[in-house]
Amino acid sequence: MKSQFDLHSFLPFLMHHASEKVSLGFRDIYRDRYRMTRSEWRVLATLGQYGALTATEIVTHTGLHKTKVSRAVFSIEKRRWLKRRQDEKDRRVQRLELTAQGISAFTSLCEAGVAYNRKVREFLGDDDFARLSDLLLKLNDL
Amino acid sequence: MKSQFDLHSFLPFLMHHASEKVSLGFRDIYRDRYRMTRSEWRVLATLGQYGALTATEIVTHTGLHKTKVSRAVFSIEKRRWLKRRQDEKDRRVQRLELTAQGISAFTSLCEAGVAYNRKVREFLGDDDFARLSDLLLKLNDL
DNA sequence: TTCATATAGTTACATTCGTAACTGTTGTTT
DNA sequence: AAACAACAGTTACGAATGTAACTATATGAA
Repeated sequence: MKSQFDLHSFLPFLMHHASEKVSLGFRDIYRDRYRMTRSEWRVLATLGQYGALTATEIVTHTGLHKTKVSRAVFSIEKRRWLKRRQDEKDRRVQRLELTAQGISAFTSLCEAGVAYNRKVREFLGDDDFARLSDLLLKLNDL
Repeated sequence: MKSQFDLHSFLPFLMHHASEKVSLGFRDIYRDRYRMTRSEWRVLATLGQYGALTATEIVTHTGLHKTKVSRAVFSIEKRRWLKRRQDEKDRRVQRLELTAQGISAFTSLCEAGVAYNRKVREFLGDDDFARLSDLLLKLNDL
């Protein structure tokens, strides 16, 4: 089947290429501005958007591995961007919540995110952008 | 701009999610079958498809970082799946070419790749699959 | 020629990552 | 209650990664 195979029309290859392109473009922003990793940015964004969550809830929201979340939480805590609060009912669980500084960093990155998203949407055009988003969502159920 | 920001419609997030889903599905195959990393699979596939190439040419084809290529080539060489040949004109350059064993591994993974691609295409439907491929290609020029 | 610059590819080092094992707590079974 | 499984989250360790420095060769200019 070698002859049927073309690397450049192979979906995992195409997806990864495009994803790197799009992700790294935004990564430069949070990396240069705050020296954050992608995991950290994702945890920050999730907490910023949904308010107080447990680490496990962050895992289900982001799809990140729990060790990544654990490390990202630790690192964000070191910046004093979040505080932990023991759950009274279940002492295994910690409620994680952004501090004022954390919220402020999140807000600043949101602006950049909205601008970046707009840049990509203008590049693709509104229709293609919407189509792409739909298709990507659909792939989650693969 | 926090209110305008929705993580789940943020393109870098969507792309990365979908890409992981699609890439990891196929990664299981070459990982379980040959204990290969993604870089190694990509280098193998590139050499399989284009024949003898230099490391630098592989970099331009795949977009992989040159250290990744260097390490992947070394590792594939250890399996005796490729041989190096010094370029006579420029002794900095090495021509890389798959051995019979390398070609055979590539062929076997191609079959799996074609099958995997078909699975995804059937999931999305032919039209959406084609649309998605086009959109991903378009993003390369971002 | 000699010096500087550019290129192909590798290596060193520090960081990040994934897997698996671990700690501590809760829930369930007997 | 005692024993055991299930779960939240962390840590240890080896593998993979990115950046930068490096070796070796080629090219171009003075």
